[in-house]
Amino acid sequence: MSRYQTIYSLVKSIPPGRVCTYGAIAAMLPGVTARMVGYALHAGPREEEIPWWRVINGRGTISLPPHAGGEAQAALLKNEGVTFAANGRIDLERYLWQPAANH
DNA sequence: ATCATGACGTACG
DNA sequence: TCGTACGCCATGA
Repeated sequence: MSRYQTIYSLVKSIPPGRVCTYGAIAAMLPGVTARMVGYALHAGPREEEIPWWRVINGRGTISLPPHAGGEAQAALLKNEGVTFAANGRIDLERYLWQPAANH
């Protein structure tokens, strides 16, 4: 059982057509930094159905290097209806989904 | 144990 | 708005 299970659960709760940022997820989990979220997804089990492509950075851009899957991520997001601005950024005002603290 | 690295964020110029 | 510097901390050599 990975210590990142809570991170995975949170990422799984992101609805289709929406995105979330590393920072927002980390903010939900005290003691977890944005880098940890990125690392958790990087090392995350691919067997699990984790919508990793819905996680982007605070600037609204893809953090993955294009050659390492960034292209695929952009394609997956577009496939879900997320549109990119001319400068390659996602309109966070419109697509950012904020996770509920708990409840 | 130490060093470098990284799917980030904030501060500064 | 963009690039650089630094803090953050798990991971691997």
